[in-house]
Amino acid sequence: MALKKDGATKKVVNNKGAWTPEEDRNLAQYIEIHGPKKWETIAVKSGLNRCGKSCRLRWLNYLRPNIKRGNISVEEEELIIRLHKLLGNRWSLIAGRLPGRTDNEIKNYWNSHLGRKINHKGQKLESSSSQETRPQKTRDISQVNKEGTSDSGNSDINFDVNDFFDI
DNA sequence: AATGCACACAACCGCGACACC
DNA sequence: TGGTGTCGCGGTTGTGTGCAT
Repeated sequence: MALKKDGATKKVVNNKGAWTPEEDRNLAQYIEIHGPKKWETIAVKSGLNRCGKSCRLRWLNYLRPNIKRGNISVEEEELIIRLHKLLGNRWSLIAGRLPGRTDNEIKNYWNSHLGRKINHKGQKLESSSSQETRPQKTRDISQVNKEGTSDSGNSDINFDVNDFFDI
């Protein structure tokens, strides 16, 4: 499981699995100085034995400033459901309407909470908050947050959504 | 107290789109 | 204009944790 054929990962990348705090630090530090561009370069120059893709994912979903993690509010949940009705599985677009949320988080949330809920309860907006069965386990690495905007660059259909939802 | 199951979340993979040369 | 490299997205898998038995 070492050779990848993907364009971005055709080099052998030896490091896989969960990120360590040290790797996070290195990545965040490098991006703070050079900015989040040229992920392949970042991967190499930051000294991480990871592919650019992995670095990008880690940054976007975890290290980026102003990321909100956990505790999805009822309002957010309802918005996700409505947006999903409108857009389907366009997670990045949905995330673009939820400042501080990432597409991966929303996708996970949908798959584990909302999809099930809707399937089981017949398309109803139950808005019973995120903790339907068990308390939310929040891992607290989210305090890297500072400030910024969620700029997923997915503004291409903004007007549609705004018009539709009057956001 | 031990074990198995279900859930939540992080991370990986493959593919298409886009940018640059 | 075509080729190559990079980026971004969505789907899927892996792993840790808590709960039920």
